[in-house]
Amino acid sequence: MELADEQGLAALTMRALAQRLDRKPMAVYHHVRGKEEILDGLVDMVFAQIQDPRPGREWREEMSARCHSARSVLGKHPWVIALMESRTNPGPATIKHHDAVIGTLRQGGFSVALTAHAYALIDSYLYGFAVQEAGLPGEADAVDELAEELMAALPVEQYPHFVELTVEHVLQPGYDFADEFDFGLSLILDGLDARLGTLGPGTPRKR
Amino acid sequence: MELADEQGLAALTMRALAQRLDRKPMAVYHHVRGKEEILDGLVDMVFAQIQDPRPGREWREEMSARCHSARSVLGKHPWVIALMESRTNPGPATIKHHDAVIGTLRQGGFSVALTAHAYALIDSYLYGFAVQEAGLPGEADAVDELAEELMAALPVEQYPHFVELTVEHVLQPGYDFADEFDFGLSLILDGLDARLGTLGPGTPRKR
DNA sequence: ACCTGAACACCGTTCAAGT
DNA sequence: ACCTGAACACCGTTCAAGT
Repeated sequence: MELADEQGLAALTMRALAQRLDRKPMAVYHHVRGKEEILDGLVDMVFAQIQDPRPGREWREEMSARCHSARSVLGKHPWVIALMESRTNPGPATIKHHDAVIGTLRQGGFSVALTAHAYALIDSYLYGFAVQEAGLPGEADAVDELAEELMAALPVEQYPHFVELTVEHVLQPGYDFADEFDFGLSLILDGLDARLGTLGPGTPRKR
Repeated sequence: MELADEQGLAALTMRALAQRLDRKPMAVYHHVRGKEEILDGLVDMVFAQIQDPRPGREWREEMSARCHSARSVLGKHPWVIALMESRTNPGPATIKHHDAVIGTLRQGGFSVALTAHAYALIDSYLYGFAVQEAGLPGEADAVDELAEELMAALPVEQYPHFVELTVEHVLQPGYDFADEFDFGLSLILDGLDARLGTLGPGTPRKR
């Protein structure tokens, strides 16, 4: 995880890992079946860092805190997104976390069907936001640089809306893409709250 | 693109590409600076396949159609998500598409700030949904198999909510994760529609 | 202009061998 | 139980050489 955080996923090779541990490459295989097992383990370690919501408490607060926690964790380990895309082997921390999220929604009054909807929606937003953030440079200054570089090379008259948004908004002093997160999260939680009243009336609502 | 679609991104090597083109590996370098340039080009080719929304038309219909088109395209080329995470070099088709989306929102009455919010939200949902779908097997039958395999190995009593959702919903005959897409998309577009009335009153609303 | 062979510095992993 | 060296079949890419 240190290797991936510091130098990217490509720098995490069996040989580099061994060197970090002051061992020869083949020593690693005595503790792990292969690289796939390491990658599966990494994903689970990341999920273990996300704050679990607490079933039984007010669902909106719990989910909001969980999503902010998840975003912060994914921001620290952006390489995990690329791993999730290809992994089908959830570890114990991953399943425990999923269980806590599902439980929080169910006990918040969500029907089984609405829970499935909500879960797909919330996590899609979370992962997708992480994808977009990962595609940006880490420093806010570097984003400005990148945007200016792009604008300089661009046939400006061909993309008027793109240019307007970039110049009049993204390149303005106070702008930070990370701030966009709250808008979307609030909108989603508001929408779920509204659907909670109208959908799945069979399930009693505990709040 | 054919190589990546058929056998995954890992199968797209310079050597395999050359073989597909009936050339020796080094011949490829006469047409392309390196592998990075190929990957940048692939991302742009995928964006080129997504239906651009038409600025000036009813924004909700345009965005809905655009999102369904994007989802279908991302479903055909799931490897593109892993590429987007690491690429900062948007191609012409990518910028053209972004411009069309931004233009459709702006002319639909969105202020610049609300457009930025909406864009981040919608695309996060799109990419994140694609990440989750990519992590699932292609065939619906295979999802059931995977879920059943997982359930068999799981300490069931430890994850009651996870088990409930899986057994009572996901493993039910008619369930297909792909169907979750419309729920989230509608919720998001509804929410944006509501914010359109209350936020950014400085910009006149053309509809 | 377009292609090639040989080579370099890397990968993950197998296998037989050491302590 | 834990580690190692040598080897194999791969990578992306440079460089000098061909037509």
